[in-house]
Parts: sequence; structure tokens; C-alpha cells
Amino acid sequence: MSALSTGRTSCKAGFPVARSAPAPSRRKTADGKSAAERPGGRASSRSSGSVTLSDVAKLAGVSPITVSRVLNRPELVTQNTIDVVREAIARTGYVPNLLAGGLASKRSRLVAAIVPTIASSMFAETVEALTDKLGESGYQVLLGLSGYPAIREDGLLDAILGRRPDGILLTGIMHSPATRQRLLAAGIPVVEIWDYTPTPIDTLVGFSHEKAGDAVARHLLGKGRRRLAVVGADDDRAILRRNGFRAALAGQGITDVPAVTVPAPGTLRTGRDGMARLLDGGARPDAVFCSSDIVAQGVLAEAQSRGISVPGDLAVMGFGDLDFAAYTFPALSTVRIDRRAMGRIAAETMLARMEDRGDIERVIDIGFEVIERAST
Amino acid sequence: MSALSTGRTSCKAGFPVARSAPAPSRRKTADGKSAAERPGGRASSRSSGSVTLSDVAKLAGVSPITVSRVLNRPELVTQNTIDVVREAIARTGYVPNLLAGGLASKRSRLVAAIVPTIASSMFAETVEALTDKLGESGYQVLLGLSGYPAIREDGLLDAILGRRPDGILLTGIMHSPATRQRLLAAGIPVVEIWDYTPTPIDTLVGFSHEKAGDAVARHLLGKGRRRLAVVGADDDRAILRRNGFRAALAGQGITDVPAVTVPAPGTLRTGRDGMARLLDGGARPDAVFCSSDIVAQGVLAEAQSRGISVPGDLAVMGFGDLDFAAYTFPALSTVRIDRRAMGRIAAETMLARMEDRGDIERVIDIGFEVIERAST
DNA sequence: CTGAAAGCGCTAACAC
DNA sequence: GTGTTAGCGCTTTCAG
Repeated sequence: MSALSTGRTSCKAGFPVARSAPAPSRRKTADGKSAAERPGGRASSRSSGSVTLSDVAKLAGVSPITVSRVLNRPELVTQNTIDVVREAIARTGYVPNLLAGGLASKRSRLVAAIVPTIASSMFAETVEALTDKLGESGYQVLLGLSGYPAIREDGLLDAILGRRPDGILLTGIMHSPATRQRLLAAGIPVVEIWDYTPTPIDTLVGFSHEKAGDAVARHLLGKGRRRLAVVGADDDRAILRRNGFRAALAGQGITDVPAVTVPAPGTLRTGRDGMARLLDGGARPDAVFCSSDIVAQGVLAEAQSRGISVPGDLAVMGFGDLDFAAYTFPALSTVRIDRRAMGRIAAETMLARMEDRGDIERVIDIGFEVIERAST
Repeated sequence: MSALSTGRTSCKAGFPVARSAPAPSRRKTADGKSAAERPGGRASSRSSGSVTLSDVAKLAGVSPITVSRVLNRPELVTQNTIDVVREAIARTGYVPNLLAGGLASKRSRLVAAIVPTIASSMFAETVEALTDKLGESGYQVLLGLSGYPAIREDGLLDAILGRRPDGILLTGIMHSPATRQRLLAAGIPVVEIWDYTPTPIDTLVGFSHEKAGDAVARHLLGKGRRRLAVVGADDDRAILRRNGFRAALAGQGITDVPAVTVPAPGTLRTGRDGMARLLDGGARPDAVFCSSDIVAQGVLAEAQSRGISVPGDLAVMGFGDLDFAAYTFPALSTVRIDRRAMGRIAAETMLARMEDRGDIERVIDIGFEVIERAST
């Protein structure tokens, strides 16, 4: 049913590893120890767990609060005290308990990020940029995967809110009333990304999908294309793009825009199948707007298998400008989004809100670019 | 300098949005409210934050511990009490504070996952599967990105250990002595993934990269290839694969195996450049083993641009079996890893360890498959 | 610049 | 079945 298959060298096994004659390794963690000695082992809770602030304080001959200050506000402490305490920290291998710290200070230094998926680099790069940027300021990211559609969002949100994050990042602007309500009640900064509205819950870093659809329509019209069609996933933002696309075409008197919808997230296969359905339905487009580069590749594959010349007979427009697509498909035009910038700016916005700075742009449109590759 | 560029419709702007004449929307969150009313606003700390267990208890007319039991061990409570308490929870919109809970119970219900990156779907899918699976049992994932090379691992680890995760997942088996030490000291389950050793720190779910390299070598030899070469990234696991590859060839008397190394993570561009370097260096391989599908595509591109027929004159072997590659490059063979299974099994292993079950396989080899597509 | 006391919100252990 | 008493490990506030 496809171009794959054939020779495969399989190699599966569960290694019981009840080995008792260890390799001549000098590794301390090599065998020969009982389960109780391993991490997490039942009997491993000797000394009732980890070193505390008081332990360090005792060793350093100061009070616990001084140790706390050395860690969090060293400018309030003498250099000498700092040295002594640092020494004690190093000796004991003390790792501050952020749960306790967060509870006492009401600042968890945790930021939650809810995205549909990280399996495609679409959102993953944004999350990665966010994580990097927030990490520089001592924040960590709690990952929430809402799926397509964001059916799990409400449940996820409760689980996440329970950690008392200092901020929360959401993908998109469509949230259930319950979600909005809880978010408002939580009283923490909210950054919505990957979408646009002048009235976000709190702040927004994204771009308009309608505008993107509109821009693509104009672009294709400008290239002389007139028989436009759509192969798109049924996710909220893809639908917005399609709407913008259609609206722009309608403005030019083009109202017959065949469209097929595939389940989100779109894949090569569904893209290809979608194109097949489009063509089998009698459509003879000279341009197809796809909801992602991946879907576009499927469309491309189907077109090629039917002997349709791309971009000669057919322009294919993707979305996302995924890395691999750029090199590999000179025939594929696309819409470029600076996904890392979105994450970075979202982080900056979140930091500004968390530190309660005043100079905050509540809505930042990072824009997009329509990239034409068909002509090269 | 490539096949990209040309026509771009840019659309960038920062929308200041100091708008005061809101659209005729009925959204409660629309404009017209002061900063203090927004989430996270300075003056927003009315009622000193969120509802607590005691608030709920008061409303329900029971003691705090009873509310706690309803939430965590309902089997110890009368159905009637449960109903009353649930009602009070719903009325108040209570969200349990997991920081406090974690501190008191010494169970954070947090699992940390440290991977080099999630920008490629390589690790992202594993993390996603892990997140899904752990989520079913009420655990959340704290994401740590260690980068290439894992230079940030030690610092990251401290930040992460401070959250007192109930378990930790690490990519690879090569860790600094400090890392190993801290991990052992933490006394929590550790699952190492994406690699293989019979003596993991605690448990392991992965596969042998040497074996993979070995299998690829045998596969290519079996196809009649004799002039083998490598284009690989300088990451630990790619190097292991290369070593396994070379060792297998050496066993067959093939010792001249030209190899070029590119920085990790490999990209299309570096792959292509690497292939160029390989060829410019005088190598005339009839098969190239690449460290990833992405790199392999770059190699493919360079080969094609030089008029080398693939797979006729040259076999190209990737690694990872990324989705898009399967459809798009019938000439590209690869090594398939079930990344989601790895994440799922890692989650199961971790859960088993956290719940201290006895029947645990400490080392699970999930294997791989060499996929031949060149002949189709 | 340093410390003592109190308490963040929850759960473990033991009573009743 | 339910409540009481402590205390998790830290930071806040106020003294000195």
C-alpha cells in the first residue's frame, strides 16, 4: 500500500539482567548491590531524605534564614558569611526544596505551557525557545499536551493550576468558558500564542490566521492562479486560514473554492488522500492551499502520481516552512512563521508580567511571510 | 545560495492596543478594566489568593483532613460525606495546592524528563508518549532541555532536583560523575532511554546503537555495497552507531571507511555540506550511512546535484525513520525506532518503580529495524 | 547585617 | 468513619 517495506533486520529482546558476574568495570553503580541500595529502593529512605536548610545552617554556624539569604538575596549578606555558607552547601550537597520555597513564598518559579502536541516541530520549537528563555531567569516549564482538539484542556488545567505556576502559556485563543474562568481566578499572567485577537485573556504573542489566508490568496492571485482549492485539517487555526483565504477570493469574485477537510493533525497520508478526494470530486485546481507543509507534501505526492506538473499546472502552498520542506521541495511555497521568536517573545512577555513591569505590550503580532519557491 | 527566496508578503507589527473603544463583544474579559483587575495584576491579591482545604472544610462542615481524604482516598469516607465535600469543592472552585501536598507527603507527582531537544520529532515523540502515559496516573512532566552536547545537564539537574520529582528520565547513558552522584543521592527512580547498557544507573529502556550500526553494515554488505562511508553528527549516540558500523566492516576486512563529522544536531545543510566534503575529499562511496534522516536528505540532495544516481550508484541510509522521509524519499533507507513505544514503556517502568512494584525489568531493549526502501 | 517566631497548605500518624 | 496534633522545608515579618 505504499513505497515502503522489504528487508528488515529486527532486533528485539528483554534483557532480564539477573547477571551476577559483572563486567570488570570499576563503575560504582555496577551490579552486586541489593534493590534497597538502588535509587528509589524501599529501604533507601535512610536519613529520611535530603539535606535541609537547617542542616546547612548548622554546619555553617549560622541561622537557617541566613542560608536562605545567601541563596536568594546574597546582597543582604557579608561576603564572609556567603563564603562560609557556600562551603557548607557544597559539603552537604544541599539542593533547595523548591516545593517548600514555593509554598512559603507563593512563587513557584514554574511556568506552564499548554500546546496541542510537540510531535511536530510546529509547537515544539516555540516551547523550546520559551523554555530556554525562561530558564535564563530561573523558571522551569511544566509541559501540558492538550491534543487535537483541545479536549483535555480543562482537566489539564486543573492539574497544572494545582502546581501554582507563576504564569501560563496557552496555544490559541479559543478556550472554554470554564477555562477562561479558572485562568482569571488563578490571577496569574496568561500568554496566548499562535493566534490573534485584540482582546486576549491577558496578553498575546501571535499572528492572524485570517490575514495569513488572505495573504496567500492574494499571492496566488498575483501569480495568475484562478482555480483555487483547499486541503486543510479541521483544527481551529487552519479553519481561520481557510476562511481568510476564501474571504479574499470572494472579494475578487471567486466563490467556487472546493475544499476538503482532513483530521488534525494533518499528515502526509491524509494530505495525499485529501488531494485524491479533491480531484476525484471533479475539481481541477491550479493552486491548492494546504493547512501545513506536511499536508502539502501529501498533496504534492498525489499530484505527481497523477502526472500533474508542479508548479507548472499546479501551485501548492503549505504552511509552517518546516526545515526539511525548504530544501526538498523547490515546488512548494509556504507561509513562514518565526516559531522560535514567538516562544522567545512569549517568554519575555511572561517575565515582564511576572515581574510586574509596567511597559508591557499586551498584544504582539509577530507576523508571517508568504514564501514563493515555485518559480525557482 | 539555495533554492529558496523570492516573493514574500511580510506582515509585521506590534499592535499597541491601547484601545478604549472595544468591539461590541460581550466578552467579560474585553477592555475597560484596569490593570489591577487583570490576571497577575499588582492589586489582584484580594482574598490573599486561592481557596484552601480549610475553606472547603468549613463550608462542608467537616475537618480539613476529611476533605483531603475525599480527594485522595475516598474509600475511607462515607458516600454522604463525599457528596457534601464535593459540593463544597465545586462551589468554591477549590484547586488543591500540589506544592503543599507534595511537601507534606513527600510525593510531588512530578516526573522530570531531560532530553537534548524537542525541536526534532526524534525525542519529542518519546516525551509525548511519556507525558500521555504518566498523565493517566496523575503525574506531570517537567521538561528539561539539555542541548547538544549535554553541557547544561548538571545545572539543569539541580534546578530539577529542587522540585523533588518522584522520578527522572534521562536521555542516554553518558553522564558526568557529578550527575550520577546527584541522581543516586536523590534516591528516586531513574530511567535512561535512547541508549543501551546492561548496567544502567537504575533502569533503562532503549536499544544498542552499536548494534544498529552493525546491523546497517551487514545490511549494506548484503546488498552488495562495498565502498562504505559515513556522514554523521558528533553526538554520542551517532558516534556509537558509527563505531558499530566500522567494527562490523572491519570484521569483513573493510577498514577504509571515510567519514565526515558534522555538528549535532545534524541538519539538511550540514548533511549536504558533509557529503560535499566527503566527495571532494576523493571518496567514491557506493553507500553512505548518515546519523539521521535529516542528514541523509542533505546527502541525497548533494548526490543528486552531482548526478549520482540513488540508489543505483549510491545507497543512502538514514536513521530514525521520520514520518516525512518515508513517503518522500523512496531512495532513502533508514533505521526505524519505535519512539513512542520507548516513551510508553519508560513511563510504565517509571510507574512500576515509583509504586515500588517488584516485578521490574531493569533493562529493556526495544530494538530497531533496518528499513530498505531503495529497491522499491 | 543577622536572627527568632510564625506560618504557607497540606498530609502522616495517631486518637476517638 | 472522622478528628487532632504535628510538622514537611522554606520564607516572611519584625527585632535587634
